Amino acid sequence: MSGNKPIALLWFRDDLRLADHPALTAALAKGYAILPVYIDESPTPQLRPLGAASRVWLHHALTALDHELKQRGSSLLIQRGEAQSVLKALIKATGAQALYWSRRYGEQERLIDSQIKNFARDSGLDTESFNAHLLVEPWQVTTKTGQPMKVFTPFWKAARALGEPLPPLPTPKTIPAPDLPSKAFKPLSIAALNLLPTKPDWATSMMPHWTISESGAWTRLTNFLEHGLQGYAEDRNRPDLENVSRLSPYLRFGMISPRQIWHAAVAACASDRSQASDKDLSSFQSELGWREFSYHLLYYNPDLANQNYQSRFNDFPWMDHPDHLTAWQSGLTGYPIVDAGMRELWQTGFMHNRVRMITASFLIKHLMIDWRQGESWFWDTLFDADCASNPASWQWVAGSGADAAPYFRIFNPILQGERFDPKGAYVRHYVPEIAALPNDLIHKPWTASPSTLAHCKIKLGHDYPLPLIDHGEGRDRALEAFKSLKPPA
DNA sequence: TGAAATGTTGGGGCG
DNA sequence: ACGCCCCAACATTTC
Repeated sequence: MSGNKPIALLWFRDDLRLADHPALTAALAKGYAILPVYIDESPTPQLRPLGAASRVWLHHALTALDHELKQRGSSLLIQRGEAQSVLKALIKATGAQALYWSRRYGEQERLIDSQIKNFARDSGLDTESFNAHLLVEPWQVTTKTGQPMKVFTPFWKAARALGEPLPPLPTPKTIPAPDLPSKAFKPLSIAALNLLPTKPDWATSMMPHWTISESGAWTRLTNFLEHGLQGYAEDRNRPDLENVSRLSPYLRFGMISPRQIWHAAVAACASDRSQASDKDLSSFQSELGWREFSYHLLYYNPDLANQNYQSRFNDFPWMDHPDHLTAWQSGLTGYPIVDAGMRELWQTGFMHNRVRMITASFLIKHLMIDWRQGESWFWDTLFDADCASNPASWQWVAGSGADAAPYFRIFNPILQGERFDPKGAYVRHYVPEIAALPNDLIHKPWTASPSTLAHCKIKLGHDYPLPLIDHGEGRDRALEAFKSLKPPA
């Protein structure tokens, strides 16, 4: 306990780590005792509710953060309610003199934060916000005329021209806790937030794939840099290999920072033992760049998850076909690479990026279902469901986004499968009912001869569905519909 | 961070 | 030997 120290509330949000935490570091440097608090803001109606997968991740991330805090003489206070009233009550109850947090970039979140900053400053509190989430703030990059950037490549070039990201801050060794009367406030347990599913408990089977803690993020990062970075430029597209970092859920919840990743990757590439090329490094860095670009887009287009970035898509004739949507969600479209991806998502809370593009393209172009339906499903089921990356990427595939894929770029799910899962290992893992098919048929089982199917003991339409829609027909239909759009402004 | 249709080229088979 | 055709292989254009 630190009885004489003034108290700083450290409001944790999407920054559930202790290393490279500018707000925490600054509060400690000023000599505050720290009261770390997490507020479940679900009673705030204007905020988008977390998806089911995100809630599960959050449960474990809060548990891990609390554990790390306890090892340093502190602990996480859990509260629920509207952030402003919760914080007001806490300040009154504790006599806190400071309020620190890391910035967030959603419109409603920024509105809430700025109101809180105003009241806190009016109340004489030392109130500061910090960048813990991004390499560059969205407003740091503009065109020559001061406009938001609309194209990735110049955005990323301008962002990089701002200089190397700041070096990460160390983890504090100790975090002094305030000396407070035990009845100063009413803490909630993490369990009381009811973040975990009960019936059915679909989350348990996902857990073996993840270690949800700050050290778990670092284990994954170092493992990736050791084994996955070499060849990343090419092999990041291969869902059958292990060349992607899978850090996105940790980034989403701030269990690791992009600065930490950046500098660790640069250092790994420079080490004597590394076989990774400059191209591997820069292509990994540019994936971080797409995340930055997404936040830039979100910042200047707050309703990115609902409104077409290009309004010419507003009258697009999307199809309302619940059965098709359900088949897509369930991994029962009849296209193995699509179904494998949707099942990877359902089983692990994650999907390989190449396969995200293929499955999204299939929903949007072949089934002609509104990209928002897909965005919602990913929001609900991805551990890394991100307020910026998720809608920005869906709009990119739909062609309605900034710097988007042109409408005529329609993925052929057969060719994509054959190109990026050439031996069918990924498909066989997630679509075991067709695993017996030979490599040259694994991505197009409906072309197998009756004798082959019999030999493999597969009854199409029974053990595994026939294609929901013929690729050629779907392609032609999509081209026709997309052609009716006005050309880009 | 596409795919398919169309165009071009050049080697080999053949009369 | 020569021209012709076929068709991969590659390049270009179109959607």
